Parts: sequence; C-alpha cells; structure tokens
Amino acid sequence: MLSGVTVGLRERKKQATRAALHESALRLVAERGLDRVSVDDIAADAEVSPRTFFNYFPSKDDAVIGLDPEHPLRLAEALSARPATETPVQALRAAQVAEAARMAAESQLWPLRLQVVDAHPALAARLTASFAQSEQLLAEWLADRTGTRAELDVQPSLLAAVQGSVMRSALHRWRAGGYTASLPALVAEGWDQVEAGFPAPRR
Amino acid sequence: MLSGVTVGLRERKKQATRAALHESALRLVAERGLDRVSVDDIAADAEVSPRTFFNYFPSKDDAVIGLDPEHPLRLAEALSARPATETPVQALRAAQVAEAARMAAESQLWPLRLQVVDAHPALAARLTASFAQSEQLLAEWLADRTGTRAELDVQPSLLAAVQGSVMRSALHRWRAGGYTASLPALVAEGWDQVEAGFPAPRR
DNA sequence: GCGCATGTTTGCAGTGAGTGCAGTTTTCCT
DNA sequence: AGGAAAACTGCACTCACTGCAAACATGCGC
Repeated sequence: MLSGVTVGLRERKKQATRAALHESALRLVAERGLDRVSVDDIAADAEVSPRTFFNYFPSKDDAVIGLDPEHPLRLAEALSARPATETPVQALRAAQVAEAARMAAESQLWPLRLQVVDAHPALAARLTASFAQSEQLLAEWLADRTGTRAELDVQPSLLAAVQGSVMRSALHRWRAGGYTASLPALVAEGWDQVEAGFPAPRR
Repeated sequence: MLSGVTVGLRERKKQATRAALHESALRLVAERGLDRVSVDDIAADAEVSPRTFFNYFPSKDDAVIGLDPEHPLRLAEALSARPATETPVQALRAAQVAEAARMAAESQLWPLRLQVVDAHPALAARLTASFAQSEQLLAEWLADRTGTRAELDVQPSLLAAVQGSVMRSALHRWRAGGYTASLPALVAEGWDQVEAGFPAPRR
C-alpha cells in the first residue's frame, strides 16, 4: 500500500539503475561539460547498453537533472495534510520548508546539480520546467482551497509561480554562499519577503 | 547611434528573414504539432536554405518561440529611466506594465505563441528560460539599486524571479480568458497581489 | 525445482537536429 | 566599377532519440 517499501528484486534493480544513470550523467557532465558527454558515455559508465538509457530517461538532459518523478505527488499530499485554518501562503511555506529539509539531506547531489545547471542554460530550462509542472497542480490545489477559479483568478496561478520562485532563489543563494547556510532557513527568508510585500530596504 | 533606425538594405533583409522564419515556424507548429514539422519544412516555408535557418536561430525551439533578442536590454534601459525615489517594486511594476502594452500590440503573434507553448512542454521550458535570462540581469540591477549583494541577499534574486512569475501568470490568464482582458491590467493585478503579500481571499 | 507469463535489456536500422567548412552570391562603400 | 565584408548555401559528419523484434531475467503457480 505504502509506496516506500521495497517490493522485490526487480523493483530494487530498477531504482539502482536509475540512480546509477543519473549519477554517471551528473558526474561526467560536471567534469567535462554537457556537449563533451554523449549518451553512450553515460550508459557505458553506468554499465548498461545505450538503448537502455532511454528506458529510464526521455532525454540526456533529464538524466543529468534526474529529479524524482514522484515529487509533485508528494507535494500535493503534504499540502492536503495541512490544517484548513491556514492561509494558502502559510500552508505553502510549511510544505516548502519541509521539502527544503529533505533536499538538504541529499547533500551530495544538489551541489553538483546546481553546478551543472548554472553552467548550462539548457539544463536550467529543464529544471525550471519540472518545477513548472508542479506549479500547474499547485494552482489547481490553491483554486480548490480558496474557492477561486485556477484559470481566471490571479492568486492561484501567481502564487504557484511565486512558490517556485522562492525555491529557485533559495537554491541560488544556497550555492552562492557555498552551502554553508541552511536551505530551509533560506526558503523561510524568502517567504518572509513575500508575506511582507517586498518592503524597500533601508539604505 | 540609436538602435531603432533602419540602417540599410542588408539589415532590413535580415530582420525580414528572421521574422519570416519565426512566423513560418510558429504557424506550421500550431497547425501540425512540434514533431511533425522539421527544420527543412520551416526553411522551405520561409524560402531559405535549411542551412541558413541555423544562421538565425540556434535551435528549432528558439525559432518557434522567436523572442526579440534585445528584449533584456530594453528592460534594463526602461528600469534605469525610472526615478530613484521609487521602490524596487514600483519601478518593476511600471516597467512591466509598459512592456505588457507593447506585447499586447503584437496581437497576432502572442495567441499563437501561447497556444504552442501550452501544447509543448519543451517549448514552455525554452520560454521560461528566456525570461530567466532577463532575471539574471534584473537581479543585478536590483542589487545595485538597493545597495545589497545580488548573490547573497534575498530580495534581488527573489524579486527578479517573482517579476517573471507575474508576467507568466498574466500571460496564462490572458490566454485562459480568450484574450478579452487587457494584458497590462492583468499584470497590474498581479503586482497588487505581490504588494499586498497575497492576502487570504474571503470565502 | 520447472516452466510459463511478464517485464527488462539489448541490437539494429532509421529519422532528424545541429555543426564545421569551403565555395558562391549579395550588399556595401569608395 | 570594383574590391572588401557579410550572408547564403551545399556537403559531410556526429549524435540524440525512436520503433521493432529478439534475447534475457524475474516472479509465480505448480
């Protein structure tokens, strides 16, 4: 019933292969640059055939980013669990701080990911796109929660987009500060700004 | 000196070819879908050789999106022209409302663009990426203006990202409403939310 | 343990994006 | 008019990605 439990050898092998492909892709691209690494290189490094690569990732870029495909669903679950008395901003903030803590735990992968994303605009686009996919879902959840229409009212689509902005900005500053700061704290700092309406800083 | 004036036949032809390629790409993809249109098709439709296509756009996707490459510079200029007494949010809002008016004037192209972008996630990524490129510049301008550090302080990077969110959300709602609303008004409505810190709507 | 159903891996052959280069044509300027 | 500079084009090449069908591994009932 629960998704986390390991079911059998087959499933475990698939997870391992997926992780191996992602880590090979990430490491090789970090070392040599995106256009000096072919899919064949990645497949060879992960010890599968080139054809198998495409059973796991639809494109080279996706393998390099390698995000958990179930992430949007977890976000949706986390939000549904928030008490109904919270405002949308409070619920998003709480869910995202929790998410940030989970991401910070993967402390090996994120610095590499952010490094390669920073070096290759095409990868930045892919990463942003995966955030954007969650945002679509998020907008509908927000519309549902506030009794507005996702397509026509301002708040659902804008707040969903802003939520992505908070995370991207936090990741950006996390990297810029050499990963010394706490990612959840950076996320919280972002939401402080949002809730305060971006006050002009005193000079 | 000024960039707007047409300099000669050569420059005018280049602009025309670029526009023709973009419009062919956009129209064909809207009609048939992204993967049923080849670069050769687009080049043939615009009456240039396939090889010439790549002198104008680095990829098929870029041709379909076809954004003005000088846009980030114009945004920077517009912002520098704002009075220094304005808060960052006020300046961004004013610049973006003006930008929205300019975009709404291109009323033939945007509905098609938004249609194809909506139908093809890969194109959405490219469009978002071009917004993100402006955001990089914007973050530095904001840091400069408020005397903060673009890399480490919250406001520059977050506000730059939020600015993009406001525009994307406005475009989304513009399309959802069948282009009956005024784009500048939708943008302004977004900024109202941002300035108010996303108040919980009354049920 | 045995064998069948099902899912996974792989090779092969093909399409089409994108690039470097070298030769030709067009525009510009004097 | 005539030469310099820029744009256009064809050719040959690499590599991402896909469909198909054959080999292979795993799970499961017996």
